[in-house]
Amino acid sequence: MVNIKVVADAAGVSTMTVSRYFNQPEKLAPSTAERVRKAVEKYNYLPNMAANALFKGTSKTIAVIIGDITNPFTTTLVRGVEDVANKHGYVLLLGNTDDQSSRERSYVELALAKRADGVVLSPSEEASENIELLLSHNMPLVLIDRKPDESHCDTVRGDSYEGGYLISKHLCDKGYKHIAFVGGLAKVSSLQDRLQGYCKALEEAKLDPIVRLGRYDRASGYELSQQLISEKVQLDAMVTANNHVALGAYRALREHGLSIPSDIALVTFDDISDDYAIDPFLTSVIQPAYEIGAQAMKMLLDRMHGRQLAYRDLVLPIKLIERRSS
Amino acid sequence: MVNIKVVADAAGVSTMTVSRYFNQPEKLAPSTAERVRKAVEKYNYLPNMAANALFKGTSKTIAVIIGDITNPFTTTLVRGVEDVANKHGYVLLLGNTDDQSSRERSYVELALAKRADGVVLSPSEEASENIELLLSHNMPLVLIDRKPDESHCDTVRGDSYEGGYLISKHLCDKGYKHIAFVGGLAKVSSLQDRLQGYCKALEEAKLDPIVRLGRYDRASGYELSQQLISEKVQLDAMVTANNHVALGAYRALREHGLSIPSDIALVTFDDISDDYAIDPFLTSVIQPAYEIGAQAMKMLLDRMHGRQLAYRDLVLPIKLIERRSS
DNA sequence: GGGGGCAATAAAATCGTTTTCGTCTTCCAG
DNA sequence: CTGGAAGACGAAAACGATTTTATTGCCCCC
Repeated sequence: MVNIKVVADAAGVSTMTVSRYFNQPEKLAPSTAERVRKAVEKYNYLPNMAANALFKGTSKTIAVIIGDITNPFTTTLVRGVEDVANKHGYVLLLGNTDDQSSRERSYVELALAKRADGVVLSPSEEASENIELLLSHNMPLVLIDRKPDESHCDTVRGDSYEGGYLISKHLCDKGYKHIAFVGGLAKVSSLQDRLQGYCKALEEAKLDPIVRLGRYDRASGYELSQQLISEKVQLDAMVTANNHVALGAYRALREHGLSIPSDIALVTFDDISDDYAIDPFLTSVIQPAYEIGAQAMKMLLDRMHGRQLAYRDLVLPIKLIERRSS
Repeated sequence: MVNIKVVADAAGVSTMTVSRYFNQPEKLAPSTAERVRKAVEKYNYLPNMAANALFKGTSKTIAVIIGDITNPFTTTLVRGVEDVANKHGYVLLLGNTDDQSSRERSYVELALAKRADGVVLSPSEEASENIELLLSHNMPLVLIDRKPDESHCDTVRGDSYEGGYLISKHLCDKGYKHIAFVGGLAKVSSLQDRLQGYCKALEEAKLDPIVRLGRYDRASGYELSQQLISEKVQLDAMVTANNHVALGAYRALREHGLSIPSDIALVTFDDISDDYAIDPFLTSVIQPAYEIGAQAMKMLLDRMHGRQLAYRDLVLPIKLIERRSS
């Protein structure tokens, strides 16, 4: 592989001068710069960033560790992170954890081993050890979407409490009386917040909460709905924890011949099918995914640049979109 | 930052022994290994992969350079790449190009500079220079989704010709007589193949092709449809180049009071709203996105491991899903 | 002609690891 | 008891850059 020495020889200069050409070009005489440029071009030379990272101690890399990039909410968020990171010369190392803390652990270790310059993490249920590990190595860190109780670090997330409240109040206002909350990981802060908002709204309407938690996937939505139906719980509306859960629930309701919204209303969080479906159907709380990502990256840059700030917890506003399912 | 020397001192051994602990643990005496283990644990030591990459010349990284991760088709594909890469100890460096060859160029250079072990690239319209650059550095490369004519490298993609043929034939069989093909980048191989399939089917049915190309986004779908309508072209069916174009077209048709499928049929490629929408509507050709990604990564591993193979062009079967829009 | 400033150089140190090669110990067969 | 092989470990070179230090020309100007 062609290295700096080869280029220097070809240009008839020392390696130093080639190094300067990339790092402080303004310090080179135009004629020398031109000679170097030609040599660089001849070999298509690109400085070895591994060597660079070793010496400079920075890899120009941000590790983004998330649950599942297959979820459109996540994708949009990652895009927000990337656009900001890019603008400042950083690239993204991407890791999907499927919300398993062991996979999360691997990626955290990798971020440390690769000397990433910072980490954007959507923490799994059991993330505290991994977070501690990052912090103990002084790795700049911003959490997104979820905020573990004990965490002493920056956070960016949507206003889950408000979301839970608004969407539940919407149902109450419409006159629904038996409203269940279905799905989601119990230990995750965003879920707890949504649930609290839900409870608050129901309390104000003097209704009894019905809660069935589980996971964030389709299967969970399906199973929990099945259970509710087979237990003959009286129901006229369901709030599901996210878009996947909603799809599972929808299937279960259909299989029991229930139609939406006439027999039962179905509303959810994070259904961004506006972007992908011809005819969006579900009433939903929408989080500003792109904005969350972009803000998280900005916050991370602040922390990376060492400004010794207090830890921030940025809560971005959400939006309720009423559609035909309620 | 704690380095191998610190750990070696703490364990009372040389740096070599610590290095062996990670790389050839079987060669260490159990008692020494245990002493090293304790020292490693004490500092939460992780070997610096930058140094490693420098010496070994491999970064355990695969660069994935794609158009837009916001498209669910892409996401699923990336997931396929990641799962295979992970299993072999590689991680993903992700780059979105928005189909701009300049952005593509930056990421290609980055992959080279970081000494990535391989590249998975979904080439932009003007990718040939970038591809040449990668190949001139002997960077293992697999193209996905699109295959530039001149390309001398491995490729994995869906069977676009067959897709174009099947979906158009479907319309012909249903008795539609005025079928337009709308949207997509003219220079991209997958579009050309789809178009050829479309032409073939229409030829067999003795119908005249109506073709309007553009870009792959929503705006393009909207504009092209507007034009068709305002030019009063006689139409009873539209084939759109991908899911985004379909959404734009749908909006245009709605605005002109046309209903689907009674006034006009609308079918598309890559509508995977099965995963995101409550009630999938569009008849569509589906590509095996996950499989394309996984196979591409496998092919890349083969090439990375130096087996001197002929270049392969893997074309995976597609599926026609009939829904209510035709 | 001497001093100051600029451009560039060579050589050496550094970053953190792996690897090559060699040394030292141990153990066993003869 | 000894010679030699095998096993465990260490010293130093190497990887490819950047940076520092000291030095050399060179030009300009007083």
